Amino acid sequence: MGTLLMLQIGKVAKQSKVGVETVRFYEHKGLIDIPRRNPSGYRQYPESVVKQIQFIQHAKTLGFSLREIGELISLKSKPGARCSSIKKSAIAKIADIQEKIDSLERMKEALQPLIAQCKASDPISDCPILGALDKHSDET
Amino acid sequence: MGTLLMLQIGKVAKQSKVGVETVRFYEHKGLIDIPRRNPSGYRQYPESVVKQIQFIQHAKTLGFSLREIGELISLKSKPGARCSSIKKSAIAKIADIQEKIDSLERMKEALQPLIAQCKASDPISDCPILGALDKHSDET
DNA sequence: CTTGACTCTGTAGCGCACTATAGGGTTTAT
DNA sequence: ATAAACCCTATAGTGCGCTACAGAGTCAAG
Repeated sequence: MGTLLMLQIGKVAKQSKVGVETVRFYEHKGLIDIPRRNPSGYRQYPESVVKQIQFIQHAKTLGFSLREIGELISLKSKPGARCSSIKKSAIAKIADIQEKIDSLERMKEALQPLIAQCKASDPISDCPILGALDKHSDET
Repeated sequence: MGTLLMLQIGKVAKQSKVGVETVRFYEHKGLIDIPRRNPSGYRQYPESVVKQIQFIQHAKTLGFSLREIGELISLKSKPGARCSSIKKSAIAKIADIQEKIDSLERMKEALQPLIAQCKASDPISDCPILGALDKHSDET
C-alpha cells in the first residue's frame, strides 16, 4: 500500500485528460480531496485523485451535474450508508432525462410537419414555418 | 391600417406575457423594432410589437435560441428571399434536437440497467451505480 | 402638492462548467 | 546565470436568457 509516488497537478491533469485549471476548479468545488502541499506550495497528489476525477467525468456522461456529483460523493463516503440513497438519485436523474427528451420530442414533432409543408422555392411570405411562428400555435 | 394607438412598455409586456426588462432586453438584442420615444423618453410601441414578441416566444418553444431567432427575423425581412433559407435552419435545428435526444437516450440506457441491478438495502460499497462510475465504462 | 404607479439608464448578478489572464514564484537543465 | 517549463493566487470572462438593482425622472389622481 501507501505508494509514496506523488503527482504534481500537471501530471494529474494529463492522466485524467482535463486541464490543470479544471483540477483546481474541482478542488474549489469540493469534488476531490484537498491535496498536501510541498514546501513551496505546490499541490502533491496521491494517484487516487485520478480515479476521483474519472468518477466525476463518468458521472457527467450519465448526465449528473457537478452539484449532483458532489452529493453522490458525499453519499459514497457516508459510513453505513445504503444503496437506496444512490438509487434514489439515479431514478430522479432518469426522470429528469426523460423530461428533457419529451420536451425535445415535442419540439421535433412541431417542427417536422412544417418542414414537410415548406417548399424551398416559395417566396418567404408564404413560408409555413414562419406562418406557424406568427400565429398562435395552440393546436398541435 | 395605421392605428395611432401607441403602447407603453408595461402594456406591451403584459400583453406579451413577458417582463418589461425582457422587452428592453429583446430590443437590445435587436429582436424587435426600435420604438419611437415620446418627449420624456418613454418608449412608444405600435401594437405590432406584441406579435414580434410572440414570434420570439413561439420560436423558443420550437427550440431556437435567441441568436437563431435573430437570424430567422433577418431572413424574414430580406426582400425576395425564398423559403429555402428558413427551411435550411429548420432542418439544422431538427438535427440539433435529434442529437440532444440521442445523447440523452444514451445516458438513460446507461443508467437504467444500473438501477435495475441496484438493491436498495445493499451497503453502499456494493452499489453497482457507484461501481460503474469508478470503473472505465467503455462498454455499453 | 404629494403620493403612487409608471418610466428611464446603466450596471451587476444568476447558474453552469469551465477558461483565461495578470502577475508572480520554483525547479531543472544547460 | 539564465531560460524554459512548471507551479501559485485571485479575479474576470465566456454564453445563455434573463432578472434585479440603484438612482433618477414623469405623469395622473386626489
